[in-house]
Amino acid sequence: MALTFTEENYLKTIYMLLRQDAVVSTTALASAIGTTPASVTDMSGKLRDKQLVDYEKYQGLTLTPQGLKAALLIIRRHRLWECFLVDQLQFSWEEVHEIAEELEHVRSVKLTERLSHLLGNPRVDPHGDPIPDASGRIPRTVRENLLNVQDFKKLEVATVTDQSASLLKFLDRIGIRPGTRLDILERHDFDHSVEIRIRKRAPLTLSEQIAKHIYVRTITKAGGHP
Amino acid sequence: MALTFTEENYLKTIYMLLRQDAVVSTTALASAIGTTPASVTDMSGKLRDKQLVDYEKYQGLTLTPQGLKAALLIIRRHRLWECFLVDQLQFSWEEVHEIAEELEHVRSVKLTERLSHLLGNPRVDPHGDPIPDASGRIPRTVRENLLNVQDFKKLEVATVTDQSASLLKFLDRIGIRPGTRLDILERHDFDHSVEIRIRKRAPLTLSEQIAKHIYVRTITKAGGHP
DNA sequence: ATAAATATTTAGGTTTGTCTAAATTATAAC
DNA sequence: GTTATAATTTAGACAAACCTAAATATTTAT
Ligand SMILES: [Mn+2]
Ligand SMILES: [Mn+2]
Ligand SMILES: [Mn+2]
Ligand SMILES: [Mn+2]
Repeated sequence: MALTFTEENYLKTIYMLLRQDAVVSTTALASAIGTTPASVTDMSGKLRDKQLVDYEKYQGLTLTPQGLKAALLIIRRHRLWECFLVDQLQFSWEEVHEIAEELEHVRSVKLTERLSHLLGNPRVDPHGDPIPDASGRIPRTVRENLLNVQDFKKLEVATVTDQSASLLKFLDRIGIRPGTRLDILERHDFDHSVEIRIRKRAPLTLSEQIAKHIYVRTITKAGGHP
Repeated sequence: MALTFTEENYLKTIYMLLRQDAVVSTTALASAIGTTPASVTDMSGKLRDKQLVDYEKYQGLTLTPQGLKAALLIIRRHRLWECFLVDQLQFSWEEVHEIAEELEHVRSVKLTERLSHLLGNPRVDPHGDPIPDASGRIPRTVRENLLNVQDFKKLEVATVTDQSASLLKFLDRIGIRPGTRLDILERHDFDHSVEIRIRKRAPLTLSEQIAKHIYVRTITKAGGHP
């Protein structure tokens, strides 16, 4: 049964929210999609009928195996198109999310796989997010939030999880993008800000609101993207 | 006022049909879109309210200047994506129409113009159809139907106007695509078939049903695409 | 444990684009 | 010129996706 545009957006969003919590609430989903809780309740029933989500009244949503696979294939297309826009069309990383939101809905396996091949079968998108493979498998990545990571030295930016153009543009200007190496100098308890140093440059202070969107890994071998 | 997916398809189809006739009838449009005359009547009113078409009850449709420009920009995107699929992703010409039908609806001027640049600002798509420029201008091309063309010698295939995969595949196999040079050997009155020769190869007979989709130009200078 | 606050669902309605069936207008045939 | 045929429009209905307002359930606070 073919999915509609809207159903695809619901599945993708549910997947995103499930990375934070075990189940997704009606309200959280409504606010993420930009609709009302009442509409979400409506759609939840439809997605359950199509066996894409598990949903019981007042119990929130999770993805079924089918729903999960569908979500991962949408995300695969989204992230491949983001790579295409940056690598082939010289877009900057803050511009690509919006356009990829539309391109991701073009469902052609042949197109997706040839696009992947053209790009050299990339493993991560321009924001450092992993790209699921053609059957929807995604590597479980070890990355920790800049606010919580235990190690302070030899860190590398893995992912930036916010897609707003303004934040991405700001981070770009101060030199933070996937692959950037940095050390934590200090954490301040009073406002949870983080002081960091990128290579030999002057120290920078990142507010909690910014730092919470930055995920890092500790550099083990040669570094670079997974 | 942003156009919906459906409105874009209507405008594009109206443009296509207007190449044949001065006005488009409700029935012709319905059959081209794959819907009912009743639905077309409905949509015609909406498009008129948006000043995209001229439409009076029982009088058929034409495009307004605004509608024409919108149609040409959709066609620009369609044909550029077809080029991309063939040139960059090694699709064959009979596969690309269907996928381009979806990609054409992604409306981003920046995307369209960068895509065009990536492809070397092509003037024609893989089927030989001209690509409108960024402001919707399209060169008026001199091409005549294989069934009517006066000259018999030194012809070159300009365009193949059918998009069905089966016909395109067949033409590909017998060596007919935009740029192919051929001569007409004879026209048969009894069934309107056309006997042609491609370069030094054995003569071929094309039925009226096939020939009517083939447009040619007479080779003046060095040939090649316009 | 009860009350207050919050989350969720239900009910009823709107818009977009579609359909079928019936009514009307236009065109073709005699 | 009337009649038959074909094209087109109107009327009424439906599914998808959304909304607001009201009702109900759950959670939190006292
Ligand atoms: Mn994105
Ligand atoms: Mn991304
Ligand atoms: Mn096409
Ligand atoms: Mn084409």
